[in-house]
Formats: sequence, C-alpha cells, structure tokens
Amino acid sequence: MNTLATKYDPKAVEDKWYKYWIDNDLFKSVPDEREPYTIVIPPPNVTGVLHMGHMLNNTIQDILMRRARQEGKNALWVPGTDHASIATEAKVVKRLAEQGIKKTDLTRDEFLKHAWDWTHEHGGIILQQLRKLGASCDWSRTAFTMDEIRSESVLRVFVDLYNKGLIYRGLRMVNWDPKAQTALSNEEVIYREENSKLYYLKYYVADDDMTGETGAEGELTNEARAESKLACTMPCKEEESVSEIVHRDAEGRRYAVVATTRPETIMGDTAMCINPKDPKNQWLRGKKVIVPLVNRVIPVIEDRYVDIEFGTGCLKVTPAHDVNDYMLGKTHNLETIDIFNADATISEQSPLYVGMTREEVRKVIVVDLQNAGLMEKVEDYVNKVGYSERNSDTAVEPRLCMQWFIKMQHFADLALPPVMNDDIKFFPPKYKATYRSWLENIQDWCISRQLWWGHRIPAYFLPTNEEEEKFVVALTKEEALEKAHQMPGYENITLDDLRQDEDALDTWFSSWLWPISLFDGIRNPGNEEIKYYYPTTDLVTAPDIIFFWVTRMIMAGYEYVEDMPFRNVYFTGIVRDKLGRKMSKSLGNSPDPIELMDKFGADGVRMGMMLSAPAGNDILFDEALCEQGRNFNNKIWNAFRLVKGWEVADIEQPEHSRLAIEWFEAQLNSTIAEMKDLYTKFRISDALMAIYRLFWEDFSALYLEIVKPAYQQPIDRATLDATLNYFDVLLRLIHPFMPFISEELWQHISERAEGESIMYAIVPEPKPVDENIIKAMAEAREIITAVRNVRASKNIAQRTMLQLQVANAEWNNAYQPIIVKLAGLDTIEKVESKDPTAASFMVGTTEFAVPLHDNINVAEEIEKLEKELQYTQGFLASVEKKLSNERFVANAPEAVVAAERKKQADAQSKIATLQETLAALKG
RNA sequence: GGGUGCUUAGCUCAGCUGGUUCAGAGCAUCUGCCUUACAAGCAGAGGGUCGGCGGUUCGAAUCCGUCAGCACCCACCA
Repeated sequence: MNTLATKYDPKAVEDKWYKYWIDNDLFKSVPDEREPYTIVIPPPNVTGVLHMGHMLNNTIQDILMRRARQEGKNALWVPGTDHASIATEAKVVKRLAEQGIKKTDLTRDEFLKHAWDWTHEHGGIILQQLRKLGASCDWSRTAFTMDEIRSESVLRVFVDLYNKGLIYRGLRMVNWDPKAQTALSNEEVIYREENSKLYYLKYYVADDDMTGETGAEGELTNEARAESKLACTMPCKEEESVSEIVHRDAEGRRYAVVATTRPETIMGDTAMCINPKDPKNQWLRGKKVIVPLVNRVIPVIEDRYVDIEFGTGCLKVTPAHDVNDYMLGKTHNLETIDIFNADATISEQSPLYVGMTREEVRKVIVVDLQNAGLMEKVEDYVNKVGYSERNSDTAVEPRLCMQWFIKMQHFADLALPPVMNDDIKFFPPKYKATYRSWLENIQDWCISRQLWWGHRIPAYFLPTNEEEEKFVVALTKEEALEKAHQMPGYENITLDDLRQDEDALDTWFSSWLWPISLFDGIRNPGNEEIKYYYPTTDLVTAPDIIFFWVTRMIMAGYEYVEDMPFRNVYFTGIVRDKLGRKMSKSLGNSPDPIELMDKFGADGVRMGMMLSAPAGNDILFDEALCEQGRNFNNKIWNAFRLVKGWEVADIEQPEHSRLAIEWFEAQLNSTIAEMKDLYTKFRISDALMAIYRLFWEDFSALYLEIVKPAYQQPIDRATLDATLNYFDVLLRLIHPFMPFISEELWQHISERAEGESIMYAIVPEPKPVDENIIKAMAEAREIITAVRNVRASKNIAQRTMLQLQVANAEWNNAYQPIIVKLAGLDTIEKVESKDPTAASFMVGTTEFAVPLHDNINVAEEIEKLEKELQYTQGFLASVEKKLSNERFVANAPEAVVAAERKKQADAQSKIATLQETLAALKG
C-alpha cells in the first residue's frame, strides 16, 4: 500500500527544490520594515574550488540564515568572491609558462587580459558548488572584490587615508616572496621549523700585528690562559663570566668566530657586532675584521641587541638581508649592500657568485669556506624559516624596498574597545585575548604588492631630477594631474608626464571593506541599504584569518561607518581528518565535497559536518558522520511513510493516543526552548543533536509507536491531525540543518500555495512546559524498559501479553495506558502481595512484578535481588554517614540535607521491599 | 621566550557561578530480533577511581596550587 521507496533518495529531490527556491526568489532580500538579519560571506578565491573548510563554514552560515527566516527576520546572505591577487596571479603566471609565455614579455594590459580570461573561465565555480550544498545566498547580489563598485571603493579609501595622513611610503625591510616577486605583509609569512645547520665562520682581525694587543687592561691573564689552550683549534671556554676567548690560527693570527645559519649572505656583511658587556669578546672592541672569502674589512660594532649566550656572541651584520641587521645598520650608520636580485639570485653588487640562486650559493660557499680554512665547524641546528603563505615552497627573503604602509595605531585604538567590552561578541570568547595582544603590538601594514592582478595603487609619480620621488594620490589620472598642477614647478605638465605606481594593493585592502562595500557604503555613505543591513549580524569565519580580515573589517567599520561591521563573530574550527591531521592535497585525505554530496546527499553531508563542530574546536571529519546524517534522513523519510499510509476513519480516539499527544506537546515545547537557547549561544551542533533525539527517540520510537494503529486499522481524525501538526513543526525545526528533505516532506504534510516554502514557516515560540508530564513519562518509560527486559531475558515473544503487578497502593502514573500498549500488557493491577513466581523490578521506591508462572528461575531471581540489595545497603550507609556528620547537617543548605534525608528514607523502604521479596522467593 | 586553550566511556565531545536532572550524549561495541514505516532498522546491555599529586571545603569533574602531556597563536635570537 505504500508506494514510496523504503530508502530516501536525495538525488530525486535536491536539485528540484533548489530550482524552486531560485525560481521563486526565496533567497532575495530587500529592505523592509522587518528586523534585518545579515551575513556577508567570507569571499572564497574567485578561482578556487570547494573544500571541506568551505563546506563547514557555509553550512553554518546557511543554518543561521534559514533559522533567521523562520524567526520572521528579513534575512540576507550576500555572496561573492575575492580576487586573491597573489594566488591568482601565481596561477596565471604558471599557466602562461605552460604556454611558453613569460610574464615579463607581456605588458601589464596583456597580462591582465589573461588574468581576466582565467577569472571568467574558473571564476564562480565555487559559487555553483555552494548551490549544491543548499546555500541560500541572494545570488542577485553576487559581488567580486574587483568589480566596479568594490574597485572604486578601494581607491577612494586609499585616497582618503592618504589625505588623512594614514598612508605613507617608505623604504623598509619587507618580507619578499622571490617567486611571486612581491612584498608580503607580516601576516602573510608562515614560520616553519626546519632542520638546518649552524655554520661557524672565521673572521680574521684586520691588520693584526700578532703582538698580542689586548682588549682591556687587567684581562691579560685571561687572554694568556685562553691562549695557552690554543693547541686545539676549537674555541676554549673558561669560566665564562670572566674569560676572554681569542682564537688563533697556526700562524698565530687572531680571528673571531661568527655563527650563522645563512653563510650565503656574507657578501652583504658590513659589520660584525658584539655585546659591549660580553667579557669573552672584549678583545674585539674597536677592531676591524675581514669578511671571509670576500676579504672586505668591516668594523666591529657594539650593541646590546646581541645575545651573549648565542653561538660565540659574535654576530655578522647584513643590513640588507635581515630585519634586525637592518635596525643595527640604521643605528650604527652601516653601509647596506643588497646582494640579491628580486628573484633571490646574487646581484652585481656582490663580489662573488653573481647570478647564482641562494640555494646554490649556500652549497658552494660552504665548500669554498671549508677549502679556504675559514670554517671553524658546522653544527646541526633547528631554526624557523619564514615561508610565503601563498607559495608555500618559497622561503621569504627579507628585502629592503620602497613600499606603501598604513599607520595602524589609529585603527588599533578604534578597534580594541568594542571587542574587549563585548559590543562585538566573539564565539568562543577565548579569541578576545588573541585579538587584544595583536592590537596592543600593532605593526604598520604593508599594503603594496608588486603584482599586476589587483587594485593598482592610485599614486602618480611626477618627473623629477632629484633623488627624492614626488607623487600625487588621486582617484583618477585626470584628478592627479589637477593636483600636480598645484605643485610649484609642475604647472604645465601633461597626462603623459604622470607615471602611475606599478604596484597593486594587498588583497585584504579590499576585503576589509567587504561588509561596507557590498552595500555601496563607501561611495554612497548613508544609503538605504547600508542603513538597513549594516551592521551585519553574524560573521562566520576561521580563526586563522582573525588578523588578516576580522580585525581589519572592524577597523574599517569604525573608520567609515562609525559602527561595528557585525555583532557576533563565530569562529569555526579547522577541518581535519579523523586522525587529527590537516586536510591537504599531498596527504590525499581531503574528500571531494561534491562526491560526498553525491554519495550521502547534501542534507546528509550538512549533518555530518555539524555533528562534530563546536565553535572554535577543530573538527575531525569522518565520512561515518555523513552516513549518520544520511541515516537520519532515512529515518525522517520512513516516519513520513508511516504517517502517510494511515487511513482516517470516524472512530473514537484511544486514551493512549490522547495521552501521547498531551505528553509530546510538552516534550516538543521543551526541545523548542532548548534549541532556541542553544542557537543564541551558537551551539549549533547541540541544537542539531536536540532535534535529532527528539525526532528519533521521542517522536519515532515513542510517540508514533503509541499512536500507531494496529495493522490495517484506521486512525482517528484527532490523532492524525495532531500527528501531522507535530510533523510539521518537527520539519521546521529540522529545516535549517536539512533544507531539502524538510522542504520535500513539508509539501505533503502541510498545505502550501505555489511559491511558499518551509524556509519561511515560523518556528513556534516555546510554550510553558508542565514538568510533571515529562517526569511521569520518564517513569513510564522506565517501567516499559524494565518489562521489555523481562521479556528479552525470558525470551517471551512480542505478541504474548503480560501482566504487571504493582506492590504499592499509593502508586499512580498518568500514562498507564501507554505502558500497557508499549510493554505489551493485558493489565496493570495493584496487589497486596505479588505473585511469588514473578520477575520483579523496582522503579523509584515502587516494586513491580511480572508474573511468569513456570517461567521463572528462582535462583537467578534471588541472585539479582541480592545484588541490588547489597548495592542499596551500601548506598544507604554512605548517605547515613553523611547525615551523621554534624558539620554537614549544620553547614549544608537545608534543601541539600532534606534531599539526603529523602535518599535515606527511600533506600530504607527499598531495602525493606527487597528483603520481603527475597524472603518470599526463598520460601 | 610570551600567551591562550585542552586532558571526562573505545572515539568525538557536553557538564554555567562547587550539593538528586552528576558522572551524561552521540557514535562505536556486545546480545536478541528480517515484528507489515524504517536492517541506513527494532528491543536491550556493558563501559569512566572525570591526566597525576597536593590544598580549600561538611562536600570537588567543577575552586586554588603544582607536575606531566597535547594543541594553537604571537615574538627579531643570528
């Protein structure tokens, strides 16, 4: 009679409903009088493909969106993509290379054409994939960080910040990615531990007359003591607090030893540095030393920056290639020799190895140093090397060059208070500390990238003969010219004289405006949309972009709208495999989301994602969770099949059905309230678990089993109506998690007009719950389970009716008809003394018995009861011990003491009952 | 080196301001069932001295200290 398949088939419904939602504009939002609920998507890379991180992130966002709609809010989820300048440019360069085209052979315009081609070819694939997941974005608003509105917003902000004096240009040591050949911000550098070597190089003292010049008076003896041990070539350490350490070669010439991990940079050495308080290196003060191989004479400078304990306490200073050395160079006025080209090959400035790569030089120079006798020793060493976030195989090279920066202190001051005082709430709140420490140690933001793919910096250089550069910043070249004309000496220049800065802006310079620029709030401040949708409600993102993005959006929000960009930030975890490893292409442990959805259905995968995703914790993804999701779909499907198969007839409503409806009403409301609370705390997986259990345990295993008519029997109208009503509400509660199956079944459960959707079906407000109902049902369940246990242990068939005796005249339970039905009973009767051949059990303080006639095993029954007796006696002893403790009785709250007294009384009565039963059994 | 978390059943995790909704959930495991919605299922069951030690308290998974282990973030130690 049921024509529906016993297995739910997601494929048959998912595409259909997505199309229905789109055709009926159900994701669309325009400002109205309702309360807005807004999320802006963290824009994925325009040429990216969906991975598990996106799945998690977007599932959560979609759940929140759909929930908001069911709360009657005007919900808007704005989608879009990010141009991801470094990553995309790298991909385009790679593809061109495959075609035999070098970027350097192309003009900027030619290259950009290729990049746009690439973007149009691959762009938006990821947004298509999100549709399969069920993402309810308002696609009519799809934005791109390099579309017209967003681009113009970016340029305006640049000009504005420059005019406010918050953007400056400066020669700084930046993190240079030699592969992409661009500067990176500090945040784009990822440090990894590496096994490398520490090389100890000999720096001979220049013009050493070998007469034993001493460093400081009174330390002659130390030196002498040190020298006396020079039979060995290794440095000799005396009691280090006082001794000098001088190295001499076989001919007596003195040298210092410098420990370095980067011997290939010695061509750029312009000083050696010691700590002025370092006793062992006092003799080097004021000396000059010779750079090995290079033979350049460099001064020994003193600076407390040098760590006395590290290596030999001597530091080689290469101001062009190390951030700290650069600072030393500035304080000590050192020469700067840049020995690297932009691609990290050795430049003409170096006397040696010109044209070789840094890796090659490392190998060669180590050999050369050894051959020249200039290498003291080599040790294994673990250090941290910075890598480009986007080209993970490329070590970052510190490099000195002109870049654009934003002064960040101003923004840090704006952005810190609202998070610390919870105007903007973080979930979980532990990230507040991270946020704070970053803002309290804020560094200026390097925003220029030596790339073509991105927003070109709107700065225009003027012709000049001086070394110093002159430029104007303006939205367009024409405006720039006007500004230039204001400058003395430039009154008559033409457009052709202006040369626009070649650099593009950091991608995050557009992302930080996202919640504003999506509503055109930069170009048209105060417009209707920005007034309505901003501040957005929630942001869902991964904690690894807290500095890149979250923090900076807060900064931009307060700068440009004078308000927070979002009220809540939900930080998701990182999706790992079930062994806890990060998902990566090389490990091959990252499932293809599209394949997963084909296998388990989008609803199943969504549930799989959410089953283990508490905020802020990493989630260990396991396909088995999707399977559980699929199984739940199937459970819902089959419950629906059952209900749909019922024939209604004009018959009286059975008492057990009436009671089941009364109880489920309470249970349902209890769960609705629980879920409401969990949503406000962003405990979304817990909310899912609440509805999962309600549907499976309470609705399917209990409620439906109670009201289910006997085989081929009809159901009464009242019960059917109530059941359909419950099913409707359950589907609404399920909908945010599993939009497809809920929509599919809702059409059969509930009347709907064309264009309506469960996504706008309001979730009812929880009604007050009578706890007595829940308690009474819990007791009934316990009794049912106990009887079923008796049945199972005695191998009594399901259809054999049993009797239940209650050995307590006081006992009453409102749900006796339910117990009768689900436990398979004829009757429940109160007895003075129960049948001695019955299997007994206790629920609370009441003893129940199921007469078994000859079926009982007396020895077994006695053993069971004695075990329980023993346990209860032990329990009573512990309670009495507590009660006999005067300090407990005196100090504990009355309620607690009373509770203990009740425990005592209950245990005593239980013991009495057990003893009676045992006595009867033993005859 | 600084910071932030974490350690509870085989696995993943809940347990808020200390006391009957304190030892819980889901999954997995085990036993019995192809019972006419569902074997992607039904009915049951077992399983943890809440990381170690010490302290505060009448009472500690919960508060404090300490040790151990794990994770992540930040930082210029060559």
